[in-house]
Parts: sequence; structure tokens; C-alpha cells
Amino acid sequence: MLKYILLGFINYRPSTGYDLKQVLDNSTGNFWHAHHSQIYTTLRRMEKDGLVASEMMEEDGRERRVYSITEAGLADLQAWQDSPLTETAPVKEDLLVRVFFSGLRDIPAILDELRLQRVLHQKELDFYQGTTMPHLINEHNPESLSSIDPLLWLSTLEFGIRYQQMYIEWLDQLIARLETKI
Amino acid sequence: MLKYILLGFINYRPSTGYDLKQVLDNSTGNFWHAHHSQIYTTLRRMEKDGLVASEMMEEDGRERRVYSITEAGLADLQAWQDSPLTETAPVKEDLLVRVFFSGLRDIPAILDELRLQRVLHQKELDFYQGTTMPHLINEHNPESLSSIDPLLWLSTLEFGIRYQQMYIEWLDQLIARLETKI
DNA sequence: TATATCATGTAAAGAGTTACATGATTTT
DNA sequence: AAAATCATGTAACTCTTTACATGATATA
Repeated sequence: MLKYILLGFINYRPSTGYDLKQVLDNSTGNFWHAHHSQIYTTLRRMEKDGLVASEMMEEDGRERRVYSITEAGLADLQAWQDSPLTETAPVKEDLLVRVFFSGLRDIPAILDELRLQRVLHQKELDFYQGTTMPHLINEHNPESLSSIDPLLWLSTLEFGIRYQQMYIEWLDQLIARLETKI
Repeated sequence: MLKYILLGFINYRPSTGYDLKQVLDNSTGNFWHAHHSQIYTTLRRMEKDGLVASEMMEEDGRERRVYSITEAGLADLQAWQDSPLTETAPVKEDLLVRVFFSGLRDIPAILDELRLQRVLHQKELDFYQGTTMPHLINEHNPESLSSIDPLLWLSTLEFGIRYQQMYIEWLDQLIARLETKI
């Protein structure tokens, strides 16, 4: 999947691994993330497979490896877009595993953990409700995104907002229930 | 993480890999899943590490390898419970990646994909709203779960229900928006 | 001058998926 | 008799994380 995310962004514009790490953190971080090590190695593999081509460029004395999409890469991206998902993505939520097996733990200790999670999820919600998407949309000149791109991008951002809101409501409900059990 | 899920369930009662696969599918499937191949290999590694011990048992002519938790396993489980999570779990949602990069796709094709996802998420919601948890709770005799177990288990189930409801609402919103763009 | 950011990588280990492989019992 | 379920595993591959490693430039 990371391959297609990288292809998708490189298709918007040629990019370095560093660029892509920033872009991922500030736009897809909400539903997909990757460490820089994985991004760099995946880009190299994609180049070996002929999906992208790279060129070292010097800018302000900095050496940057800029990747561009190839014809084969564009074909791969389009083939992926044309084969729709027929399954749902499985959820993996560490906290829920912990909650499930917390029957023998101290209730105040569980509450501490849940309250910390509430703070962290509120922080993520604040981040998504901040300036993330407008900047992504403004970076592209209006002509290049005549289509439904902004609608789709904002929708994925709204997913993140809904998710964090749901998560916080759920945490509040669980915290309230546990507070009556102390 | 799978290690702790397996330890957690084996701590409730000695189990086989097959048992654990069923239990995972019917209780944690909502926030954690694993293929049988991963469960079997993880159990073997855990046995090598002394966290569980296995014994072949014959039942109705079937050979079953039953795993029990060891003292070291229980200590490991408790140590994990005592070190709270200080981060949130990253979300990985394939569909959102696809939506993000659907700017050049045919809108009717996107809508088909979203409507199929709606059906699939509705199915999952129906499943979670079905009989999953009561049976898990009834399987244990009431004395063995005098604590807050049912409350915690039901809360994780409610997370799944809230998640699917949120997902469907989000899909409906996006579908409605795209329908105006045809 | 120290810290942060820019920039790119490798190595090793762990987690997870997919395919292969087998054979018994139970239900239709 | 066929299909489904019970039951256990291995092999190969891919994905992901964590740690190691380096060096330049920009900011405080």
C-alpha cells in the first residue's frame, strides 16, 4: 500500500524521500503513516522495479535524490485505482487489547491510562482541526486540481476528525463507568 | 501484542491454537485479528521462551495441542499490564488511501466502491450488534468473573459498534457529496 | 556554540500475509 | 458421496519497526 501512496504523491510532483515523509505526516498521517527508513527503502525498490526514476540534484549545497514517476509507474497506479477494494481494513487498536484484559488491574491505574489516552486523542483531534488541509490544497495551483481532489482530501481529514471524536466519546463513557466502580 | 492476547486468553483457560483462533475471531476481531498460521508460530515461540507449556491431548480421536500459562508467562502478562500505553495506535485504512488518490477516477466507479464498503461495514455492524459478547460472558462461570470483566468486554464491543456507525455515517456523507458531482 | 532541522541511508529483528500441505470427523 | 469443519503445521515473502550511522545547514 505504501507503494501506491508514494506513487500517488510523486505523480502530483517529483519528490524526495524527505519530502514524502513530510507530506505523509501532514496529510495521510490520519490513516497511513510510515517511518523514513521504510520510505527510503521502498523508493529504492520501486526504482529497481522501474516504477520511478531518481536523479541527484543539488540545491543550496544540499544533495537531494528526486524521484519522478515513470510510464510503468503511472500504469501501475492506474491499475490499482481501477481494481476496487472488496474488503474492509482490519482494525488494530492496542488500547482495546489492554482494556479487554484489564480485569485484574487496579481501577485507578486503568483510569490513569484512559485519561492519558484522552489527552493524546484530544491532541490529535486539535491537530486535524487545525490548518492541515488548507495548506495542502493551497500548495497546488488551482488549475491542477480542477477535479474533486479537495473534496476527497477534506473527506479523509473529516474521517480523522470523526474518528478522534468517536474515540474520545468512547473513552469518556468508559471512564465514567469505571469511576462508579472505585 | 499478539503474544499478550494469547497469554490473556490462555490465562482464562488452557487452550489450543484452534481454540484461540475462534476466540479471537469472536471477541477481539473488532480490534485485533490474526491468521491461524501466525497464532501457531507465536505459540511455539512462546513455549520456547517458557511463557506457556503445551501437552498433546486426545479427544474424540482428535489430537489437540493444549497450551497452559506458566509462572513466567503470568509474570510477563502482569508486567505488560503494569506498564501503561503512552501513545495512540496509528490508524491504517486502505479505503482512505484510495479515496485520497481518486481524483482522476470516474465518479460512478468511486461510488460503486464506496457503496460496496457501506454494505461490508453494515455487515460488520450487524455482527457486532448480534450475539457475540453475551456468549463470551456466559461461557465463564459467574464466580470467575466477579470483577469488571463484562464491563470491559462490552466496552470493547461498543467501540466496534461506534466505529462502524461512524464509518457508515462518513461513507454516507461522502457518497452524497459525490452524487452531486456526477 | 549548541540545538534543531535538513537529508539519506543500512542492518537486523519482528510482525503479518499468503500459499502450501495434510488428514480426521461431522454434517448435508 | 461430497462438503464443511476440526485440527495443526511449514515456507516464503512482504511489511514494519527500531537502532545505528553520517554529515550539512540554519536558528537560537
